[in-house]
Amino acid sequence: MARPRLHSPDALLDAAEALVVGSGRPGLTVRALAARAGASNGSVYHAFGDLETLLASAWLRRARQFLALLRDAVDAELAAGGGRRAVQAAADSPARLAEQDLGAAQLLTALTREEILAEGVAEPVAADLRALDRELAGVLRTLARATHGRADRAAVDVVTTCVVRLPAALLFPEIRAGRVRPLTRRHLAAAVGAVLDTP
Amino acid sequence: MARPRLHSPDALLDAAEALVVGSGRPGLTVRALAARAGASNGSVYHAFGDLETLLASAWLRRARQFLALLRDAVDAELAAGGGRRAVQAAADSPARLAEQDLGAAQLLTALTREEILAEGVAEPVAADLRALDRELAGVLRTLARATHGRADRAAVDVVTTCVVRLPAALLFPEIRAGRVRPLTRRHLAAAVGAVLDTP
DNA sequence: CGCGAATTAGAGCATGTGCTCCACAACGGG
DNA sequence: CCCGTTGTGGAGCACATGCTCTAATTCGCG
Repeated sequence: MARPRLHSPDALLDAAEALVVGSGRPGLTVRALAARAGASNGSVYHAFGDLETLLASAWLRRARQFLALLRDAVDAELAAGGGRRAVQAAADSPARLAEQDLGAAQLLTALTREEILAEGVAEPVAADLRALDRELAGVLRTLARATHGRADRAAVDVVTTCVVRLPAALLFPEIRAGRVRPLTRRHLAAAVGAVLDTP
Repeated sequence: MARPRLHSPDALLDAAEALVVGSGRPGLTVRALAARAGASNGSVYHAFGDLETLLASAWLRRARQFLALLRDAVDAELAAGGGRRAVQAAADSPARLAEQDLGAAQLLTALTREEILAEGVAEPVAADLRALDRELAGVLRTLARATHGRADRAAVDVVTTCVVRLPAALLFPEIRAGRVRPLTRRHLAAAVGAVLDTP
């Protein structure tokens, strides 16, 4: 019925990922992307409409991968008993993602929220972004219930510190550098435990 | 001997600071800066040579302010006895800077290292940047000696986690939002204690 | 009252960016 | 074998940015 694709959308996302991991958001330009993927400007716009949407798609692909990993870890530990252990596992999951797919982890650590949630993201992708945000919020509420017995603002906030902010501080720099040291993971576990115990 | 300045360099730095705090590094453009300071393009370049150098100068001004605060806190706690308490105080000092000068703290949290250490920084300022880096490294070694009895790579690394990475994770988002909650400072203290105790 | 020096003003240049647009190529169905 | 559909290539546009350059301005000094 039509001409077959020469460049799959995933290949474009791969190229975008490599550029962003290498030089951050500023490294992702239409020309650099087209050159890296061996495609033309026209193909990029035909596939994704605009750059913001392409970037959001690249991020979304990896964020889904990460959330699946996170969910599995949380579910397993939750079934095995400890809410505390579940929070620990959740906090450690960026390190596990880095072990099994360093590129994915590096992309997620290379972008800030504002860089992804730019105004111009086209609608189907923007909706997926919001849905994924809600999914993560759900996991955080589950963990809050498991550790505090409630999921109010304060409890969720403590869990967010443990699962989002602390890993970002300790793990992300090492993920960007390409290697997460075991000592750092122990530091993280200790910090998470201490925050959970803070009255 | 000459025409007096209409816009002091400090006024330009103030304008740059406001722009960066408001919209990050991308918000700082020559035109936006000139408009905000009521100056002209020419004055900006006459005073600072180029934008990178101006940005580095703005950052340096606040970084010095911060380092002075940090040193005072560390020296006081060190004299009072505890190396442990000194690390706690050092970790908490971004919060104290935010209390006494929110704008300064917000500027320091609004920029990444790569944004400041761009290639183009002119030489006198670049040298100051390096000097300040060495000063901070010296403080970290002092703290390492006070807590571990030695200042090797491993000890300094633990202290760096406590004094740089943990505060960045817990305090910076709240500084950007404009308010640091007491609970967050307690979380930080707890996390620092836990990391110091990790074998 | 000139004169040199420091500062200002702002037009203008080169470059890099996202994006548009349209001619063209490759496929399957009639 | 043409034709509609889908994808490709790439020239080119509009715009924003950092920066340069020159003429004008305003001071102190002799």
